[in-house]
Amino acid sequence: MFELCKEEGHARRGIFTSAHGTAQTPAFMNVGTQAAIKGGLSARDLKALGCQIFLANTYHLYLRPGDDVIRTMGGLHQFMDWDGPILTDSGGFQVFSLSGLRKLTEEGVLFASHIDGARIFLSPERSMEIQWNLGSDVAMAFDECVANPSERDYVEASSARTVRWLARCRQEWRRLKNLPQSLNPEQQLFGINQGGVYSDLRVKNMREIAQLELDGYAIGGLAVGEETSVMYEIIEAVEPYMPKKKPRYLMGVGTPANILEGVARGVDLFDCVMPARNARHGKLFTWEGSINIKNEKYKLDEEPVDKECDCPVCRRYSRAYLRHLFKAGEILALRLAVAHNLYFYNTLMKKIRAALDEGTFDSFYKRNIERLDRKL
RNA sequence: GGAGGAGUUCCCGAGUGGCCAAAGGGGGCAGACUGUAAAUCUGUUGUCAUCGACUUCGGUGGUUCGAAUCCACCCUCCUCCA
Repeated sequence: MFELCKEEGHARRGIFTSAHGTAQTPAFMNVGTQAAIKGGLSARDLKALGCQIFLANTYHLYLRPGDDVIRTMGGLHQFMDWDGPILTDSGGFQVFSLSGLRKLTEEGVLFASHIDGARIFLSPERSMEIQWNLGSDVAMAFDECVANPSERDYVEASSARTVRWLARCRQEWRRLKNLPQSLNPEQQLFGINQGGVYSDLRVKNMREIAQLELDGYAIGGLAVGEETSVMYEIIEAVEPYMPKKKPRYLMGVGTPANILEGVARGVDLFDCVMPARNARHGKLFTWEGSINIKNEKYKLDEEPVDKECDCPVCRRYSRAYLRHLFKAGEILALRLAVAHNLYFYNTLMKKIRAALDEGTFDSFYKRNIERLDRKL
């Protein structure tokens, strides 16, 4: 369920509701692929960092520990001790990221497991069944995330297939959620727009899937090789055809500036591995731009990572200490860095929402868009 | 006192006449990362510099067209025997 509260230009302020509570939008969903935030944070830790929605992955949890295990353990919420909304990605991104390890047919995708090479078959129906077993609040449709740039003919055929897959997803999802043994009878289904960098294909695809009246709509297949400016153009092209009363989710995006640009173009939900992965690699986000905490210039720096930040890390530790932890290979380095970056992203969203509430999003955008993307 | 062995670029360590400014690690310095096969990957690490030039393999001499590599002596360290 989604309530659109306020608009400023294309930007939207809303409330997303699931079986496990609400989330204020625009929102960033924190990615914990294997039901864990890499870097050593528990789901409980995320609460303190302002996280509203947790994102986990169908392919990875199917392989390990297995959706049957998670179902037996009471579902994903109970398994990982997270009582808020959970969105599960369908495995469609792995069709892209593990493209060397799979074969794609109309029926579905045969993977050679990246762990042991075992044959794994994912189809729209299997993906739905796995996500049903996980008990997530939002199931994503099983799609093919196509690399950019790809040949127009291929993209056209692929996105048409993804639409056929979406119809199959919807049918199976409906069947499953009405079963009496459903872990989450209120599970929602989001469809995914594809079409590569071709605006007309994107629009055609969006018009088709909008008719299926799903619970939400995602734009997929972006930030996978194309120029950032192209990504923005695609969002602008598709946005008019996205249902106004449904949440809109820009998958896998992105940098703080990407998110601000996305909000300005009418997106409600985002997710990205970037804050967590970059943190693990020593790249930390600040309101003046990103810094590489491992750089020699921070050796004797007594300042916190970000003077404007009031996260638990910035309140207590110096850049010099964080740099030391990284150079020494301490696990604490990862924990602290990830905590800071996730807090930063969630705070960015909080500030965006506050600006929308006050009707000052435009000036917030202008004040921050340049400095957020700087590299210091 | 005697007998062996060893000293290589920041560190460890390969290299036993030219293809060696010298493998490979480590460390250092920097970069990448966008629905996570990522606590990963890439570049760089003698000096000056555009090809290229110059100085370097414990020290000093020597052999040779050419030496980290061969010879002589010296210095330092390790093991064993007195």
